[in-house]
Amino acid sequence: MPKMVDHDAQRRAIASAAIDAIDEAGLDGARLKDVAAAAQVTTGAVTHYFDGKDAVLMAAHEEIMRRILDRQSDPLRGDLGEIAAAFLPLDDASRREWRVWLAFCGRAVVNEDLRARHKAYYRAIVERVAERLVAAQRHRVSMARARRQADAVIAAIDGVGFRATLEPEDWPPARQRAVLRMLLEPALEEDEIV
Amino acid sequence: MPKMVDHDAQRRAIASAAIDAIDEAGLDGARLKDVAAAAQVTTGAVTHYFDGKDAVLMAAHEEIMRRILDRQSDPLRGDLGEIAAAFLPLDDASRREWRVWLAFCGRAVVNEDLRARHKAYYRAIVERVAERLVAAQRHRVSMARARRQADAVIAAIDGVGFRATLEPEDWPPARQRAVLRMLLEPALEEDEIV
Amino acid sequence: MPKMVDHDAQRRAIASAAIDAIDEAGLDGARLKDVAAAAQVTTGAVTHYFDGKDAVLMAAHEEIMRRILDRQSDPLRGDLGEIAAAFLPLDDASRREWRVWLAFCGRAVVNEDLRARHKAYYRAIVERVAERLVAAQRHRVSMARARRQADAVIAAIDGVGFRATLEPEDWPPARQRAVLRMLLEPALEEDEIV
Amino acid sequence: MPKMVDHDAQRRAIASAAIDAIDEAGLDGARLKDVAAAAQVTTGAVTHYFDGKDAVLMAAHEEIMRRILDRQSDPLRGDLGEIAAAFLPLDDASRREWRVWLAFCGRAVVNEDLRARHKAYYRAIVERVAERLVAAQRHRVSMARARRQADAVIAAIDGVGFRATLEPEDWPPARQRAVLRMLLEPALEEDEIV
DNA sequence: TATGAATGAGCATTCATTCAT
DNA sequence: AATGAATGAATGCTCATTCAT
Repeated sequence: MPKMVDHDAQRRAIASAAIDAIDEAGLDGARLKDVAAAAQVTTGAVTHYFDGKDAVLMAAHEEIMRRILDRQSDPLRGDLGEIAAAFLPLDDASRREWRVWLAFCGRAVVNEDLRARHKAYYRAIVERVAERLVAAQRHRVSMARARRQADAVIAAIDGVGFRATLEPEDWPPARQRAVLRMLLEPALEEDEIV
Repeated sequence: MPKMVDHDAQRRAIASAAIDAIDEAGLDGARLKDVAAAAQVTTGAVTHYFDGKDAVLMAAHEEIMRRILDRQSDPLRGDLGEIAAAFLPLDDASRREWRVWLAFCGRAVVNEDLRARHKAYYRAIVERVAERLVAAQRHRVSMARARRQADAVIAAIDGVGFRATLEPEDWPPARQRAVLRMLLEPALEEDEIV
Repeated sequence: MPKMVDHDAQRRAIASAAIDAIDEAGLDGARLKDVAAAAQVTTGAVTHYFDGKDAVLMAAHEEIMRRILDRQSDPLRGDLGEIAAAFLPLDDASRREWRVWLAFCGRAVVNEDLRARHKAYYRAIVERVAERLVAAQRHRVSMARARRQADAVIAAIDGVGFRATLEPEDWPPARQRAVLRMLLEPALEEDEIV
Repeated sequence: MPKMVDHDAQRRAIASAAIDAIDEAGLDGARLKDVAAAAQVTTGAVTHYFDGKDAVLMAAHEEIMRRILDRQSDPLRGDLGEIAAAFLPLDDASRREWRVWLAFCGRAVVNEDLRARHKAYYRAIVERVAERLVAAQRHRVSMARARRQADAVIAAIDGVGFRATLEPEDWPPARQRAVLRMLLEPALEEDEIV
């Protein structure tokens, strides 16, 4: 019998290693060798589990998306401000996620496949936030309207998180929260959400 | 007698060509050969005007930043909504700018130099928007407060423009404006700006 | 108690699988993985029975040679034309043998070992054909002369088979036989063989 | 002005170097590095003139074909025996051509493109030999019949040359000529060619 | 000033081989 | 006996850079 290996676990481990490598050197700067080193295997092992560099990168993208979604697991707890804040780059882990995610966005611009995955990911985010908005508002609101509100909420988060990611030293959590609140509070209070 | 050449004009032409190449193939996919081809010169000519690929890319970044700032040249004309909208990717030209700019952001994540330039650029934007906000509000407002308002305005623009850039077919101008207005109108009307 | 396995049978099965893989992808294109897949085992099993890829290839060569020789098992039946024709690539099986054999010849050019085996194989063929020629001719003929006749017969077969192998669609059996007859009939009829 | 280089001459030089490398190490054993070294350039220079290894190999094939055809430039001089002999591997140069050509044949078995080129090459050879046969025979003979004769002549040459290439030490020129004559003399004398 | 030939380091990728189970 | 995970050397290829003209 051959050595028993959890194939999926290995793939996830390599994908995570790829995220580290990307955070270190960027999407293009990350060499397969770096990914392998971060996963403490050889390049041969990486290509044993993936078809090539592109496949590794896509797995890393998948993993990043999963992490970001998981970060906001309980959609009904806390007020909207807290929930929105859960998406912001407030600690080291989430800052890393934002950096890598931004790197992927930069490439998605010219990569059809990546753009499609990105879009699917946003669809899921919108759905989740919209559901939360429906649940949070006292008076009934249609999903259609909730989705439009979600677009606004997500845009605010992205705008703040984006800037905080590229100017981390100038955008501590307090500043991020303040700007986010400035944008969302008046917009949502009329619906009595906040 | 040597051929007379406008050195700066050539540099700008190459930087513009680089933008085209980046929009076509991405920041990493764009080869010096592609830049040269887009500028209708040879690679030798490119390296004649620039120290290397990095220098070309930095010039392209500079050019992109200049274009984006120029787009909002008269800070006193129009209401805030129109001014903010002037930054959004509403037509082909601005969409291209956003794409290339996003590509640079993706790399700025791991490029100290690029990040520094990015920061300087945002400082200029903030200043400009803050001045506009001071001028637009009836009652006197401090520049400090105006800058905080500007942070919010810029975050809203970035959040919307960012999404519209990666999902262009789903984010026509009307949808972008609607979400932007949703975020900015209530936030600013208490200050009687909009 | 260990699983009982016919060692030699497994080796032959793998050698046959190698022939299939070579016919599919060429001598260089055939990977050990392909050989293993064709034999419905894993690469580990292949290396269990053979010292390495070279050994597998040599076994395949041996097998191909054996098949070609076996094709003309009864040297006394039929006239020379029929016997010669038995070597030609007239059906799918023999065409496959020619293809793989030709692939080995292409490598024999730079492979001492392969060339030695090739030579030994031709010696056997010459002997067999020469014996047949001695038996077929009414008047007594020396083996020395018969061997020279055999050289001619074999050259004719090779020349025709070679071309038919590379242009299979243009060289149906009838054309092959016609050209072979054109070369051998006059040469041999003076010895009353044909 | 850039360094002036005869592009085609460089391509031919590299193709010739490739032939040397192939003769040395085989079609698969020949690395781009070897080709470059034989041409006294770097691998970069090779890929500057060719799209890749395959293109280099195809150019080498072209060159080999050209050399073989050129070897028999004047179709009207000498008797058929001499002309046929001109194709045989009688000296070092022609032996080398046969070796490399045989290597290509070994790969043509699984390479559609190579097989097509091979076929076109044989068509040219057949045409040339057929014309020679028409001219050599006293009584008029149709091109159709001459082509069939050419098939036989070429098969005889291939069969002899093929064997001589793989057993060079046992097949000196005299033996090659003897067997070729044995096959062609009786076949052609009835047409009063020889 | 401008060309484009040439370089060569760096990369992903392939694959025979090894070995723990 | 047989598996298949893992290795790592080998190689084709890309491309920024250099430089003779």
